Amino acid sequence: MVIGFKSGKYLETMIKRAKGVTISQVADAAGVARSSVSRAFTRPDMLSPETVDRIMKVAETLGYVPNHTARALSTGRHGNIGLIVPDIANPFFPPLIQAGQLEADRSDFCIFLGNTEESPKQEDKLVGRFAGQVEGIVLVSSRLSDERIRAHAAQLPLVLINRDVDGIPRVLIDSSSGVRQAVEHLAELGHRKIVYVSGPANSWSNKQRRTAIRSAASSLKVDIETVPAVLASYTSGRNAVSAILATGATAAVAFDDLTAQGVLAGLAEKKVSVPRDFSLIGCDDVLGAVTYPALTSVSNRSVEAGRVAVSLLIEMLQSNGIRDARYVLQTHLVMRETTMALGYLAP
Amino acid sequence: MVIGFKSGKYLETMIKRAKGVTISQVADAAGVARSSVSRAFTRPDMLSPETVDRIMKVAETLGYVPNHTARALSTGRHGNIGLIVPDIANPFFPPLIQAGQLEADRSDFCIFLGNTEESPKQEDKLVGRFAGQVEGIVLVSSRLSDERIRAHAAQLPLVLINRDVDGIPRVLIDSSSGVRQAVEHLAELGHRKIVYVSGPANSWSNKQRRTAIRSAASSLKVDIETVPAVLASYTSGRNAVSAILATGATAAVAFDDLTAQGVLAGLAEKKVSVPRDFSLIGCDDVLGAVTYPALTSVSNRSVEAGRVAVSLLIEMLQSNGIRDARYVLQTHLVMRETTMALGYLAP
DNA sequence: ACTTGACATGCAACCGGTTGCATGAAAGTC
DNA sequence: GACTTTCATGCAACCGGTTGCATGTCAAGT
Repeated sequence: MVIGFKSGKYLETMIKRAKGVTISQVADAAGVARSSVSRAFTRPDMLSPETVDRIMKVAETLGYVPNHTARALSTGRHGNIGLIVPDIANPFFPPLIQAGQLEADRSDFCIFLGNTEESPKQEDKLVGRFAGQVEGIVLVSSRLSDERIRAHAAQLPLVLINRDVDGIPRVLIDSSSGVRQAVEHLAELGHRKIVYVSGPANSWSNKQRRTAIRSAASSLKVDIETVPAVLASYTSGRNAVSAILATGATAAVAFDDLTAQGVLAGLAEKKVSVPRDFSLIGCDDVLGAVTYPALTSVSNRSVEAGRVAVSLLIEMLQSNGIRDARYVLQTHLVMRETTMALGYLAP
Repeated sequence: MVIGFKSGKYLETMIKRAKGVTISQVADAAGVARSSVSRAFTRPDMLSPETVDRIMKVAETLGYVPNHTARALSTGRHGNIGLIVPDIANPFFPPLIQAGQLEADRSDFCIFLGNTEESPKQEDKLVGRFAGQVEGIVLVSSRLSDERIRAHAAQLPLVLINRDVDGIPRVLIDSSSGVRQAVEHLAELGHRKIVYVSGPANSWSNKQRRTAIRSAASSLKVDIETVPAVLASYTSGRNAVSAILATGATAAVAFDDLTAQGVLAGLAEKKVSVPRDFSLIGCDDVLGAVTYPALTSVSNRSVEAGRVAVSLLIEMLQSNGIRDARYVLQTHLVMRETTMALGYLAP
């Protein structure tokens, strides 16, 4: 009996200690009820300052940390939010994720990250898996159908980035404003014929950009020719160079920075000097200034998008309201070193 | 009274429905005890097949989904693992994260992502915040001191990537093999003085690479000089160029590809032609062939590292054992276009 | 026919907090 | 000095599952 008592009791104690101090232990040690300990942490104003003080001291010495899971169970809020992106390896997303996380941090929320590999099925699965453990989800560039998105939104607070579904809070990056500026800029520099190096045919952004370019060009009396790059990638940009030069254009706007970087490399290979002989503008500004010469590009606002989306979600969670917000983020041209006036002669 | 009953009851029902079906509702509907429903989901072999069947059908029609939080509270396991990286925007990490997540997915674990912005303080804070809600953590390129890491490892299962702390399971990408090849390659090309452009001072990889370079150089009778880049970034690489050229070296190995890319741009700016006048090698091979000229680099194995680390962690969690594993992943030189024999004359 | 054991199921305690309500003491009012 | 109000604190139910043990049933063993 004695042996049983000893080993059993000691083991239990040790396991407890390893597993963490509970509210009851603090309560006992401080000579108060469990509820008082709870309140000392959540609503100290309900207790006398001395009691709060004493409890806090005891908690401190015992190394008590409130159990997140238990709290979540009784309150129904666990302070986590999900963030689902199609492809984390695409340089467009990391800054967005980073900004979202920073914003979440400010309100003590943790981020669950999901990567769908561009697959709607995987996206659906992730939302389901997250559903039980997050208070809300931010879907970035969702590949789901409108119906699925609506269905999920009925289950839990949802905010979309770069997806425009009526009635669901969303943050949209409008690249057309920046693209228009790009064309205007080139026109001012004297370029009369411009190539648009297009991206994936089924991309919403590609459509948006192409449309914006055409409309800007026609109002500025600039010639536009489209050269397809098939994929949004360095390689396809590089491969498109011959076709670009064949058009006789003196400048190009590429679907995205990666494509533009490929074009830049292709031009260098063909001894066409940028910006002296040819002007080039990218989109999304994901490369910063890392190319040489530094690439002029259209800003992407992904950082703001991440920040705004998360803060919008948190706001919804805290006010319990389902605001039908629709934030549109304008873009603009970021001038660097790949554009120059036509026919400019170095001194 | 009637009004109170109606509104109260209905509201409650609606809230319940919105909040999710509970195990009790399923139990009532199926005419069994709550425990049976629980077992139908967790240990169906304990119940008769017919009972399981009936419960499952009822659960299905009611749309019952087990509450993750409640389960976590009683079992102590919530099926989440944390993944903490210093800088998600650094292209080295996304593929690693992606691979880790894929691996976690296979065992139905969810990933909590943390970004420390290279700050040990933030890293500490994140580990603390995660601690309550994850079963284990993978720390990638931790900037914490050995003591802090040990302290955290005492609290919960921990796996390290690119950090070598005794007694703590770790996955190491051994860049020294690749770095040695890089130096050998440069030596063969006739370079007698090489600069190492170093990275973050408290980075394990940086130490490892510097050591490997020194040892390779001394055995090959090559001169080594170190120029600090402070941060692993394009900008610091670019800023380091003057110092690099001042050493009189004819080739450089940079801490990582980003730094190398900065150096490349800096050299171009100063009209130093790569590879004709200067040879350059990066590390981590994160840029593929996107620079011009395409950067010769040391392979990184980050995908394997992410996969192995997560699978190791999950294995630890499931077997409850704390294996002192130490996986080392070898690297090799990836030759591209930024190296050339010294004094080579173009035909 | 009676015991034995295997098996299916239910009961109730437990995980670690939160929270509405009750209680009792101190302070304020007339 | 009796009566209300205010405030700090405790009690106990609850969140939604899991799990050790008890109970009941039915078939096999003798």
